[in-house]
Amino acid sequence: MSAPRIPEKRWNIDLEKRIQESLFDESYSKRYSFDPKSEREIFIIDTPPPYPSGTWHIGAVAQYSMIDVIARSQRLLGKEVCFPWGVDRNGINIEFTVEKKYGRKMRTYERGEFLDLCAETIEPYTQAMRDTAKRVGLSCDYDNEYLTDAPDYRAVTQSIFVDLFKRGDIIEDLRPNIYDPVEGTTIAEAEVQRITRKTLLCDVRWTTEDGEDVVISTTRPEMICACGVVVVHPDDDRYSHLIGKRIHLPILVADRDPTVEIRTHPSVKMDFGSGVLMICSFGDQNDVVVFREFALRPFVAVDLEGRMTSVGGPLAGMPAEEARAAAIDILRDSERLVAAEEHMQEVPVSERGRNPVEIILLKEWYVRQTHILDRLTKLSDQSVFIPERNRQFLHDWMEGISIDWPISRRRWYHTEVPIWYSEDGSRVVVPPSGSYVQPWRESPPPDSEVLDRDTRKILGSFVDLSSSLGELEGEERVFDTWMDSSNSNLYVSGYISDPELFERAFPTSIRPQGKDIVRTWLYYTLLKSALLFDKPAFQNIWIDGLGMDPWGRKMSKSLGNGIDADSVLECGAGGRPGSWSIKGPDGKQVQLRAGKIGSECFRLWKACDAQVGDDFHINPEEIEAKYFGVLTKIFNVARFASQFDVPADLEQPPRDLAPEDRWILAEFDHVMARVEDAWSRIDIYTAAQAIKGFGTGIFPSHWLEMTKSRLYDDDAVAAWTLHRVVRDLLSALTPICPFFTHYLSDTLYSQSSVDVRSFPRLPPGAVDDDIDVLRALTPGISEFNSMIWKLKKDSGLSLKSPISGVEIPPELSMMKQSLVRMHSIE
RNA sequence: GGGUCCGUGGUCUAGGGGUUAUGACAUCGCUCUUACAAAGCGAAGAUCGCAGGUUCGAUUCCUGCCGGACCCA
Repeated sequence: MSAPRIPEKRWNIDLEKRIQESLFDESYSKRYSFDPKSEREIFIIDTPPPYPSGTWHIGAVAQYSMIDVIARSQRLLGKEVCFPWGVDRNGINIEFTVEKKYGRKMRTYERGEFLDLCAETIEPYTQAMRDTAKRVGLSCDYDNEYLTDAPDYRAVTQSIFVDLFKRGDIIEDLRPNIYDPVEGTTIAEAEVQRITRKTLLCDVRWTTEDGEDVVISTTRPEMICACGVVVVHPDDDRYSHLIGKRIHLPILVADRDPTVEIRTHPSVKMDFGSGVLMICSFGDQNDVVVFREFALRPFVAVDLEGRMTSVGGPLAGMPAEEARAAAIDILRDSERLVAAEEHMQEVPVSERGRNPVEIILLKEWYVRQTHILDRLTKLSDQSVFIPERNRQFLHDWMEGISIDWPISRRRWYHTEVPIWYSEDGSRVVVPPSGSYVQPWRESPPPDSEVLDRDTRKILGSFVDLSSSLGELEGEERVFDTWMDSSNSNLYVSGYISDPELFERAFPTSIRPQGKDIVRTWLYYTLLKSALLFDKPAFQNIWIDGLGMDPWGRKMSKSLGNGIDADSVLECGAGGRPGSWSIKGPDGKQVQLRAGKIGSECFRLWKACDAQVGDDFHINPEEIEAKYFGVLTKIFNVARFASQFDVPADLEQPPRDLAPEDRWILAEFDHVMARVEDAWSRIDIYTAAQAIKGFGTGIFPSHWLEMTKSRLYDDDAVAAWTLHRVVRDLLSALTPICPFFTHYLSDTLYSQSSVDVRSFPRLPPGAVDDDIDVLRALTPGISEFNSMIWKLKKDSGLSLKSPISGVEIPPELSMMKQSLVRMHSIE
């Protein structure tokens, strides 16, 4: 026995940061880089590339730290883990940021100049994100960082586009599209959000050809000019006599028939308004469906700027809001407005711009998807969902898909649609696989191909045919950013860049993500893999819940209930406590305070506190209160152990293990079996609970107390048991608390637990024969000890004072000596 | 309107058809005992949201309702 080799009395944030920094030396890439040629089982994690905009959401950081737990636990199980670090930098967010920063709209810039501003502006955000990633301990392969706006990444997106275009899975077509008139771009179903707001519900008097008045309720009177049909429910007796009649539009229109037919449709709600509905091209998604069913010719009522077209007659040229007001005035003046009352309505808006969207007829590029949904369901059923119930999110989304995925956007800081059109428009030029092109400012590479635009037949090489194509027109549009993100698993698995690895590593081992992006990232990735390979994209799909405020609400700027990730990770550094002022459920500011948290406590909290898939409440006070003590406890167990010499051979168990040693080893082996099984099933919660329970409970409270006197007597057998358990327990915990366990294991055993590459289990000869018999002793031991402690307490004795008249229960007689010394029984 | 999840001591949470319902934090009491007082030990604290049903028996399964969160239409 000697002085503890660990000077600190407890874990602290400055120590944590010191350890963390020390690990970013030349040893880092040896530990955490990925060897695609490894003999070990390959385990590729398709990590969600975060989007750098302002600060990284603490819920996402928490979730990401659990992805790191997955990475580290799979390494611990002996797998060759690829844990890539990618940043998603394409998209409208950074365009908005630049517009705001310079106070100038995108389209007032020269395109190349604007792209440079975006690239420059996003860099500091990217750096902040890297810093947070390192601070929370992500063991990513930072040296091989990928950026989705880099040429090599965009080349993959473009190559896949060309591939799918040639196969006919990507097509261009003129279809009604959801359109954001403010940002001037098409968006996908998945990008539409709904907000509730007040609108006027107008009851308008229409008149049939027979002169009968019919009241129709609408929130969009300006769309009357685009009305293609008026419908009633087939079972609605009130209107059966009107079916087949024509009815006059109540507002003047131009360039079209001023009457429409009255027909029936089952989608009409009989009890809404008067039960008569006008169907416009394109008021909403249901309108589009009805138009398609009735094969009606759509009227283009709104143009690309969001203004009414000439069809609108007196409303022509007005933007939607203004046209609505004008329409109401006209209806009122002509005494056709029967009533107008405020009404709460759900309005579809664009997710990024929050602008009310219009449905507009546009020629866009589409990924075909409606034909393959059944197959996609079958393929996705081959993936394991963790937790299983979250499979439902995907199924629900797929059931609702009714239109193909429009992928072209009229934006700039995105991957370009890689295509050129011949002067007569009949042929197209596409670049060779693996290249990145910008058709809006470049000519096609010489080794491009020329295809027939409609049949997609390959006509020859660009070099041979270029003179026959006339003046080429480069595509100006770009891709939906999900076109890029949905290749992430292909990119990290070596698709295009490393076919040998790809052969071995696809389907990708695991996709970890939040449940909020099932309908986008997950769905689109599965779609791509189905179209390209007819295979499921993933072996495992791990879908976590979302980080909420302390009361279970979503964190948002408008609610003022956000908690910054860095403030939690830095809480306690330099002895500075953290404090947060956030808005509580009653609208009052609530002060939260914590002395110290840091990455290890934060990770431990996330691992222990929430089952995967459940939403989790983030309360810094609670994180510290519930989990810092766990670190302190385990720290001190290790510190205690550090007083005793480590046996030269921890592999070979001593022959003469004491009964209590064999007992605790049996308990420990059971715990480790559970932990190993949990890690292999990617069940973080169960592993965390098992380690925590053993390491803070029965091991220190009972075995350690029973064994102290032997240890003080330099009993080598007791020391073997102590060190074997502490060393392996630290290894088991290392995926959750890597720096904490690194420090302790490196100090005690000169071998860091972060480097262990096979899950430690007890060697043969320790407890193998009668593990159940030994474990059956546990309740008796803990009850006996508690009984003595209570007895001494009730008698006003200190724990070390002798006690007499106590009988050791017969089943514990073999541990009598240790129990007697532990409690000073006379 | 539909989907998913949740409602268990003051707070958070585990569990799951059956003897005294898990654990943590907070509370209270005692203790500075050669790892740990930013700790240990002990104590008190819950008719498991409400109402029905299935069952010999339900907190657990089913139905309905109420409340909360998220997602979708």
